[in-house]
Amino acid sequence: MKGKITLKQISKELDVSISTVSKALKNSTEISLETREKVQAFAKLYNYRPNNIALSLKNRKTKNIGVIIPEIVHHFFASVISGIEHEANEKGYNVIICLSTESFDKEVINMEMLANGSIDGFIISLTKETQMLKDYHHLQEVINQGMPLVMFDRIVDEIQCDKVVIDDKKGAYDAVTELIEIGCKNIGLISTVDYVSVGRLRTEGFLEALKDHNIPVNQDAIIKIEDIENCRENIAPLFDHKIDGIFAVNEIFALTAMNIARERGLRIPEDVSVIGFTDGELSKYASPGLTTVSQNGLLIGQEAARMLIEKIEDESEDYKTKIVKTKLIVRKSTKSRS
Amino acid sequence: MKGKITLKQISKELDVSISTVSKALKNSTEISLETREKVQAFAKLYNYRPNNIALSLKNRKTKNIGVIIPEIVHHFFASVISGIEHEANEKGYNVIICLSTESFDKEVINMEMLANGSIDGFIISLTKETQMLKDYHHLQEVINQGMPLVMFDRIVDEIQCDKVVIDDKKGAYDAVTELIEIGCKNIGLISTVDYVSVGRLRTEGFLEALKDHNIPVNQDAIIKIEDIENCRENIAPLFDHKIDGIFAVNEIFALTAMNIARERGLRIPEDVSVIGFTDGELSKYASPGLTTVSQNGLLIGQEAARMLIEKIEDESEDYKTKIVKTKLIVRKSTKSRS
DNA sequence: AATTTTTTCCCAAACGTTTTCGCTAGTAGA
DNA sequence: TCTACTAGCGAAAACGTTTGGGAAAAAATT
Repeated sequence: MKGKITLKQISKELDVSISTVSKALKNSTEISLETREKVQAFAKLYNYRPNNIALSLKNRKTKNIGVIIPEIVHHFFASVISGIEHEANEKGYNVIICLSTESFDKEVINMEMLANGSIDGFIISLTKETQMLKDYHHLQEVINQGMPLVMFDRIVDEIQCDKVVIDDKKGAYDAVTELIEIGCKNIGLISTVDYVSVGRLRTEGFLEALKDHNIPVNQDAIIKIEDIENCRENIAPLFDHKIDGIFAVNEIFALTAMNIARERGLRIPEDVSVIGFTDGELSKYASPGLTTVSQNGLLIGQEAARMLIEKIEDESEDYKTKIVKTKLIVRKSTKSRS
Repeated sequence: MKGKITLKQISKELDVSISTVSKALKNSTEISLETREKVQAFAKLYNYRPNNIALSLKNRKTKNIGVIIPEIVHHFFASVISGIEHEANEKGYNVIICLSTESFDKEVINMEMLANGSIDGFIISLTKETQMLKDYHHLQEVINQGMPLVMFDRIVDEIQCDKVVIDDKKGAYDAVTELIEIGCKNIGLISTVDYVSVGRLRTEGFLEALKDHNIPVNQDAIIKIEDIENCRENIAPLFDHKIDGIFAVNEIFALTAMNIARERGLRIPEDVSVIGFTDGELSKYASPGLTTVSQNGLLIGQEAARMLIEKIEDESEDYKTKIVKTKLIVRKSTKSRS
């Protein structure tokens, strides 16, 4: 019993035409009840299922959606995928994942690969390299082909399409405001380099919060990190300044800062309050628990999938940008309000 | 410029037959140089790419591999995916991900969905429910259909197929031995319920290590947890016993135990040494860093993909089980050897 | 009995490829 | 002038499905 059975094989066995079999399986009244029952019984016996590929070719719909992300070993992206998969599955779609591993070339190659008929639409978060190069021809190309595209998290304004983001600036603003309100006077920032959109926006939020509270900016207390691998060396100098609060744009930066602080004999939160971004496992299980700006990856994924599937099935032409709310999760790494 | 161009359209534009276009694009000498150049230029201009679906139908090869895992928001599974994707991409395959979310039914549905022509082979890690129910008909079915299948991590012996696992028992044995050798006398175990294969095996390793070192087993210091969500309540009673060492079968159990210990005024590692399993982000960034048995998810994924693709392309008939080595990563949650 | 209607089924096209085979001219050899 | 060969191209089948348009046979109507 090797390989799946096809309509043709059934038709040969039962000595009817292929179309008769097809219609019989759809229970079409065009076919006599007798024939229908015979065919259906036979199909059931041999566990017939229509071939998806043939259906895709015929219908020009694959019921697949392509997702391209820089990295998957990353709580945020994993949770987005989870949200996408959940929503897609409910609507009868499968999810094809490609990792760009932060490489522009891989992003382009993967897109071209998938664009040749394998999927009905894209969900993508750009690589840092793409954001740096500002080369979006591959995105424009699939859009021109009439393939729906939804961007999330790392987006670019130059491309017209549906987008799902969080309000990075406001999330940062709220976090820094919290630090100010619990009494921090010298707040350090640990961010990424500016061409990464989320890093830039969070930095803006940081600066705006300081400005609105009339706190002067200390440029020496602003650190912009390119490579997460050796962030430790970049962060350490921050503690040469007298800081009592830190806002970091991700969990790793925040936890690394906390560890360095502890090594230097500083207590958290008594001496230094720390707030991170992205409410992942690390924040939850850190000790003390990390106060953090939560970005709901699951919801972002669901929303992106929902928007994409709507575009796929309705072909409407208006592009929306959905902003998913952030929320400050207060744990023990910040002093409590008095 | 909507939609992709097809051979048919090119042939119509240039007033040659479809077959001529196809051959010209393949640079076949059967076609005159002049025609070839004309066709190739036209194809390039319109950015022609063969339709993957049509190719799949023709070649009866999709160049897709299906991956079914219980969960993706989980460092281990995410890193396995990463390994699979890497290897697959290199060999020209795409990866379709389905999440079973620990539900037997979803596992079955997803498998049937993908088995109908969408993919060339499966990589799967079973849900706990499947392991509990011991219902493997869906696995056997795809194998009978002649579709290659590779299982990893949560496997079952009853099914004949390629497998990739770590030596859970030995990993646990080594960890517990380490605890014993650094002087622990009362070692607690935090495991999962027994029907989860990895939990059972790690429990076995724990017991064997104790036995080999002539340490009596204290049943009260063995905790088996069903639901990770409220593991805190289950773990707390462990500290009513005088324990000086803990072996936990995953990171979350270990970190939760560490947090509870600290709340009870116990110092780590002076009073209690803790070892976890799965070297993820949590272990690395915990404080103190968690000593842990590392299972290299990336390698497991790569190995699984490699085995699967070999089966897909070579159709050999012998089933292998690949054991990926674990390694004890010593950090600060265990006393140092004196 | 002749005509119409209904039932029941089959044919063929289409989706986009690849590939085998066959056809038509033209050229070379005899 | 005939045969043989080659260059260059096209037709058609195949992958597995759906579906509109018929066609033949059966049943109903006149």
